[in-house]
Amino acid sequence: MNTNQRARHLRLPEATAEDEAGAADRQFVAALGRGLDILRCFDEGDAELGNQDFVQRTGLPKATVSRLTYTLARLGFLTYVERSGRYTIGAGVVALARTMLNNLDIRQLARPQMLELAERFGAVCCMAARDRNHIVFIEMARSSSAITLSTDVGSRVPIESTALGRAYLAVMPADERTALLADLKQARGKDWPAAKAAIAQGQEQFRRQGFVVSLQSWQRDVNAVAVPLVMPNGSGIYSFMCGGPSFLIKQAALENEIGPALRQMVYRLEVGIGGRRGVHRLRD
Amino acid sequence: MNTNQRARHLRLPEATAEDEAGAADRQFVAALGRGLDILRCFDEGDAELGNQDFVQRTGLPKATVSRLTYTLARLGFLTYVERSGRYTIGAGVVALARTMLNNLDIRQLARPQMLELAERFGAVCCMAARDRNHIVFIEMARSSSAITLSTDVGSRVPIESTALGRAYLAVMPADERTALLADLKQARGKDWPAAKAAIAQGQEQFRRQGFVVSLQSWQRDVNAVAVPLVMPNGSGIYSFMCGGPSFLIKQAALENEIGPALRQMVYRLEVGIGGRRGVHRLRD
DNA sequence: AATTATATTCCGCATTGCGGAACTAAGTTC
DNA sequence: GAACTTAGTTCCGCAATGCGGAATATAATT
Repeated sequence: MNTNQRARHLRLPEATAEDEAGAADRQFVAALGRGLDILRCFDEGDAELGNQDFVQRTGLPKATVSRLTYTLARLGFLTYVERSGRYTIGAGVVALARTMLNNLDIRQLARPQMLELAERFGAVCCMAARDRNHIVFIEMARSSSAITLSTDVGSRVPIESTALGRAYLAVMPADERTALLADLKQARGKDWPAAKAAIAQGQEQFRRQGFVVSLQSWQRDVNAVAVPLVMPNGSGIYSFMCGGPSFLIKQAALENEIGPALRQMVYRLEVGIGGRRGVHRLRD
Repeated sequence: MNTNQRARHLRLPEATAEDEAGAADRQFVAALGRGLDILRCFDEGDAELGNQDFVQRTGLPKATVSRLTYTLARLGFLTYVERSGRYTIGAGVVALARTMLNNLDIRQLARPQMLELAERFGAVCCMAARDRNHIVFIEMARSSSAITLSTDVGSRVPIESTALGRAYLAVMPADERTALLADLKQARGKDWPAAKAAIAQGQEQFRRQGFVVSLQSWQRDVNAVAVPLVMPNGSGIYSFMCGGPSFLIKQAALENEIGPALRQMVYRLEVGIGGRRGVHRLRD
C-alpha cells in the first residue's frame, strides 16, 4: 500500500470535514463532506471564489474541487459567474435557511416576548443557536430607539467571548462540551487561558444567578446578559441575549433588571413548550 | 453486468439530483448530490424529518440515507433531535445564507432605492433570484404603511405565475430558458397551456414596455409589476418587483406609474454597476 | 510568442460508497 | 407477553464511483 498520501492536507484554522471524521468512520460519506467543505469556504467578504481558492482553503486536489464545484453548481448551491469564472453561493441556500427558520416553533413563540423586552430596556434582544465553533443569530428584536448593532439573523459570533456563547456552554451536556472546548482550545492557541477563565466564570455566574453577564468582552462597546434554554424535547439548546451599547446599558442594570427579566422570559418560554413540568429547578 | 438496478427510483414531483445528472455524467459527484437532495426534502411545514421520510421522498435505500444523514448531522447541516430521533435543518445553513446575502453587492446597492419606491407607492418592493424551478426573495422593502405580505427573504414563489418570474424568463439566455421551460412543463402537467400563454404574454409586454404586469395570477389579491436585471458581469439575473394588495394597487397605476418607475430604478442600478455601456463600460 | 495562472478532461486504479440482508430497538395489537 | 409492525443502524462483499496525477485547454500577462 503506497497510497493514503491523501490526507496530507495543509492544516487550516477551521477544521475540515475530513479532519473531523477522524480515523476511518465507515459511516461518514467523505464525498458529501468535501462538497460541504467547499460551501463553507465562503466567509464574510468572499463574494466570489474560484476553484483555485477552494483548492487552497480545503487542501483538496484541483481535479476533485473541479468536480465538486461542478456538482454544487448543477444543484444550485453555487452559482457560476460567467465573466470571472468563479462561483458565488447560490440562492437555494437562502430558501433552505428560510425553511429552517419558519419551522422553528420556538422562534415564533419567542419573538413577541423578545420584542417586548427589547422595547422595555431600549436594547437589542437576540436568540441564537450553535453552529460548530460559532454562535449564530436566529432571531433579533430591536427596540425602535436602539442604536442598531451591525449584526443580523445569520451572523456569527465567537462562543467563548460572548454572553450568548458562555450561557450556551453552561448548560451543554458534559461530553459535548468537552469536545467543543477541545476544539476551541486548539483553534484559539495562546489566547486560550483567558478564554477558559471567562468560560469558567460564566459557568459560575449561571449557577448562582441563572444568567451570564458579559461586559465588552466581545466588542469593546457592547454589554450584554444571556440565558440558555435547553429544549425539553431534546432538540438542542438555544441562547437568548439582551444588551446594547456599553454607554447605555450598564452592569448594574444587566444584573439587577435585565438579567432577571430575561431569565423570566426564558422560563416562560420553557413552560410554553411543555418543559419545566412538575417541580421547577430554578425559581425566581 | 447484472447491475444498475440502482437508478430505479420512484418518480417524484421535484426532480432529484440523480435525475438531473442525466445519463452518465463523469463530472457529477453523486454522493454529494444525494446528500443535498436530503437537505432539499425539507419543505414549508416540515419541522422535523426522520430517515424514513427521506427514504420516501428521495427513493434512496435505507442504508444510504442513514449514512447521509449521519454525515450531514456531523457537519451541522442537520441537527439531530434526541427525543424524536428525527432531524431538523441545522443552524449552519442560516449562517451560510447570511454570508451569501451580505456579499451580494447589488443587494446593498438596491436596498435604499427599493425602500424609496416602496414608500412612494405605499407598496412592497422585492428583489429576487432563481433557485431551480422557483423564484426566491433576496431582499424586501416595505412601505411603513404597507399591509404586510406574508412573504419574506428566502421565501419562494412559482416562476410562471408571478410577475417576478415572468420578467426573469423574458431575459434568460435562450438555451437556459428552453431547459427551464421543459422542466416546468413536466412539473405543471395539464396546467401548462395556461402557464405557457401567461409567459408568452409577459415576454411580449416586456418587449414593448420594459416591464411585466401581473394581476392576481399568483395570489387572488395581489397585483404587481416586475423588471428583470441582467448582471453585466454575467453573474446572473435578478428580478425586481413592486406591488401590493389588489384593492390598493390597480392596473392603471402599475402600467402608468409604478412600472416605469421600477424600470427606471433598475436602469439606474445597471448604470451603477457598470452595465449599459454605450458610453463607456468601466475602466479600471 | 513565451509565460504564468487557472480550470477541465482523461483514464487506470483501488477506495469508497453502496445496498441487500441481518440485527436492534420501540411501539402496537391481541 | 408473544407476535407484529415500523424505524434505524450495522455488516460486509462487491464493483461502481470517485479519485487524482498528468495531459490538455483556455486566458490573461509580459
